[in-house]
Amino acid sequence: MLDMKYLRNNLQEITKKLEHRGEDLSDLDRFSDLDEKRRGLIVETEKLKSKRNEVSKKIPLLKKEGKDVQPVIAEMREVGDNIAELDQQLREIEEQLQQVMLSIPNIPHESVPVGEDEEDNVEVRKWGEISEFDFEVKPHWDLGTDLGILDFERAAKVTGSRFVFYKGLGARLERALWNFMMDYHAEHHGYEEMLPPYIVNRTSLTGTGQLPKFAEDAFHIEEWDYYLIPTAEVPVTNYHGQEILSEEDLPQKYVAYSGCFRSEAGSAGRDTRGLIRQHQFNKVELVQFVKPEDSYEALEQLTGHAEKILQLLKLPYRVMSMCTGDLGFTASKKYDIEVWVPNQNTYREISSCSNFEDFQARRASIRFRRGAKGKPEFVHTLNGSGLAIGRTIVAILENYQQEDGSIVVPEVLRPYMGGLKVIK
RNA sequence: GGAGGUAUACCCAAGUCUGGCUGAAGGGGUCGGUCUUGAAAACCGAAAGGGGUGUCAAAGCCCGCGGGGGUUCGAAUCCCUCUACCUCCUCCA
Repeated sequence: MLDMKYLRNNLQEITKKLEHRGEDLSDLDRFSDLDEKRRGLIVETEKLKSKRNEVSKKIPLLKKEGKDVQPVIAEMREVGDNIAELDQQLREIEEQLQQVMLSIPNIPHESVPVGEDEEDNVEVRKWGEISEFDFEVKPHWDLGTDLGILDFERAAKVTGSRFVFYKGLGARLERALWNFMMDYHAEHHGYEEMLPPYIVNRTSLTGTGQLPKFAEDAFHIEEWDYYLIPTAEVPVTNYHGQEILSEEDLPQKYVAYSGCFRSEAGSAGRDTRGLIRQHQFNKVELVQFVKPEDSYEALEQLTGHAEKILQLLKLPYRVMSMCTGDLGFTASKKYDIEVWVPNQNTYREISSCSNFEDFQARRASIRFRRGAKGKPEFVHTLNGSGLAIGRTIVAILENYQQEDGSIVVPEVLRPYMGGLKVIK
């Protein structure tokens, strides 16, 4: 959510900045009208309330003097009715205004490349050598199925499409990966470990920006009005919702492991096979709360933390800076890290690292105070996958495959796999 | 699931029965000082919540006593409702 005062005073400029976002901006047009109405009503209603307070205070005194207070009370009753009516109007306007504010996307940072869609994203850097295979590479779903470590068919039977069973060494590999990632970020990058709830309420999902606009992407538990989390970003960012942190608390860095649940509405037909696009997957997520002046430095660091995992796994990747049209609704700036997937002969997203500036903080009301007496200010929030585990499995299976269909276990994972060197 | 209880500011805590000088006491803590080699203690003093409106800035005004409604001229106080927490019982991984 943007700052209303800032929006009011810079409407033209902000509209211009949002134009390249490829988001629906129709709500922006309603802002000025609603904003003016709101403030007009507030002035009117407060004037009346002030009068009511003043007179109400006098009534007991008049009574004491033995005066007839009935006429005054009658008058105030009318004032009260008036207030109730105006308040009702105000409530309706504020509700509409709130919806408008929640539907306006974040402003892109000046360093974000202007562009329409993913074609215009800019490659920032590349790491690792793409390995040459002297045999025909197999897709990870064949490798996994043949080795008996992934079972898509039975998952389809038990649940439906876009689900999977990890089995045997596949399950072990998944577990090794999240243990390795959690350990590494906690021990070397200074993050505090967290295991969050997988189910959150509407307020939390609004706080991080998935609601109200993207309701169809989430799994909803109607009876409770709860949602399955699409990412640990939601519970972990909202962990400090409605709080005022002290300056010493910042930066606050958490690394969280969780399951993630996405309906993948609108992705029918895309990546229908394999682990790339599932309704449920596991992810290690990095979340930071920082002072505003530190957030862009923090974005670089956080992206580096995610990259480090790929480097240790020796998986080739590139870092893309998302252009204005591909930024998503909530980010001011976003890097996608894309890992090399041999069977597809291309790079695929494995991590997304974003700086939201105060966009989420304002929605979720996450603030901090400088010193003991500072005015509360909004923190800046950031997050990034460190990494998506399912897609890491894809990359490992495909990049580490051998001609006989066996998989070499990346060295850093071997301690987590009981010393195993090859899955065969 | 059954019975009862609690929710006031950074923390503790009065006020709620009996609505109105409560402009939300009083502590603790915080900050400054006295004393001390330094600290603690004691004493003296100070500042102190959040949001909105307004304005160049301010003053002022409005709203805040878990959230949301309502009654009333007037609500921390009365009514309804929701939520969280606590105690006991029941059930349960």
